[in-house]
Amino acid sequence: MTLHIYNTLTRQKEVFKPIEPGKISMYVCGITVYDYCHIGHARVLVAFDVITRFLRSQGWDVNYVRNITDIDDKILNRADENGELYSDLTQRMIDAMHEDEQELGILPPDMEPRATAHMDEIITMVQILVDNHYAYATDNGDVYYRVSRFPEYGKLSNRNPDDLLAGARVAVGDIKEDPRDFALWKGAKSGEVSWESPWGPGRPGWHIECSAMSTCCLGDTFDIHGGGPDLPFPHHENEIAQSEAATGKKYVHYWMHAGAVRVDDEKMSKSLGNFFTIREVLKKYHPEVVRYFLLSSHYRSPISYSEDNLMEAKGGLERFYTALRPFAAVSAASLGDLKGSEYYQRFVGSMNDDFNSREALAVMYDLVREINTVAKTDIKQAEGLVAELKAMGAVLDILGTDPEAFMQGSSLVDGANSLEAEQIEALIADRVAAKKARDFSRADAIREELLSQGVVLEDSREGTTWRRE
RNA sequence: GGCGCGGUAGCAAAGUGGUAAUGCAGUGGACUGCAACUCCUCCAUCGUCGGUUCGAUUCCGACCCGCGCCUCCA
Repeated sequence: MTLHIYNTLTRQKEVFKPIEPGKISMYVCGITVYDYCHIGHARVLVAFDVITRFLRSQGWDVNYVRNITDIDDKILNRADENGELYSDLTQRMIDAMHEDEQELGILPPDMEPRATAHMDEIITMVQILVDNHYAYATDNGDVYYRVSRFPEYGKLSNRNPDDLLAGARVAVGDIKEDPRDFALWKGAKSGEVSWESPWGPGRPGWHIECSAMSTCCLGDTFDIHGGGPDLPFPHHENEIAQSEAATGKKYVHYWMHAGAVRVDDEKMSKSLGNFFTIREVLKKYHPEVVRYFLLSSHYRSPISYSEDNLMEAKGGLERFYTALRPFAAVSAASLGDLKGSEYYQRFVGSMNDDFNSREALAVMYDLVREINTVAKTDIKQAEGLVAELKAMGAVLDILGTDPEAFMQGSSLVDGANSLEAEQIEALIADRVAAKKARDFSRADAIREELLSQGVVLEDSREGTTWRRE
């Protein structure tokens, strides 16, 4: 089956053609580590995690690089506010980010380069640009990219360079030749952290670190470059300008951008201050609910973070886990054994179509219905289908929780005022006794009491099970 | 103003030139001591107006509405 990817550069879905057969080199813009990661970050992280997992499941040899930007004005400002060393701040935030990723089931990238560990490559690239007149140094030790020298500027974000000129902000006393020019290197003011360079002590501008790190990890040209919704302009546009001017080669074949996370119809962003950190959200919702929520829309569509939508995600997962509950012992099928399965074919087809995870989930729900139907008459066959469902879940890294644990514990926090499992079990035992004595009013009273505590009982031939609403 | 994305059932969300997946909620039924779960059933003329076509939600145009980028933000 053919892989199709929507390419921001061409604004259309394209057949994916790797540079090297069977291999995919992918660079995703990671986090600038000056604060905790929010749900918007989580979306990008989860999207590319699922993309990587799926591609690998189909036999692609993926080399996944995601950088950490650990030097930047915002980092310095925040460290200053906190009265701590910038490197202490970034290390703290990197540790926190790794914790968040682990909670959400995000695999580490193959390489996680840090800007401060690649100063030599950054300076070398700036030097090349200066040597080729694509950049110029100013008296204060800054170095700027000369946008007018790069005629293709604007090709990713579909902007006309002249319009950009008209719209560009011109700061008073600007030392740039052209308002569109952007900083490659910023000369240090006294007391600021700095690195030695041919232009004096300073630090890199925002965009150059990604050009330098992607090139040194993946080469001058690589397959996929990804990132968040606000990166095409100016960040990725500038990366193209820097890299293609420095190497003379095409920088990236496929550009991929995730959609925005919204709150109350507005983009969640640092500048609006309407963001929710991952750790904050995980106090309210099971990690798998968050992951499922992010997968229940196409990665490029905008999604709304809201209580309703998260609860809906929980409800959707419960349908899966309800079906899986009697089959906890069944393990996932190996994908190689599923080649002939119609469900698996559809699942792969959906994911190959620009990673349509929502459609892939719809296939899994169809499978759930068949499992529930078949389970009534043919356990053996049902087990086969369950193994298949778990295999698909594993590709997306969902459905890996013990079903019983998920059903009984997926409602976090309300834990404070709710019953302990032992109390619930005790009440169930009372109710079983009441039922045996055919004292149904007592049995119903117990059920009602538990329900009022958010606990739902389910009787079956095998006995009574419970779950939290 | 420039560039781009989107408007599909109560909500969420896929998709297709031949009258529309899936999940939650809702309807009716089977099952159940009663429920829950499960299964079956029902529930949308796909923003508006034109055009192309034998036929459009799907293609084209106009319009209305929402959103994003254009400045730091994933």
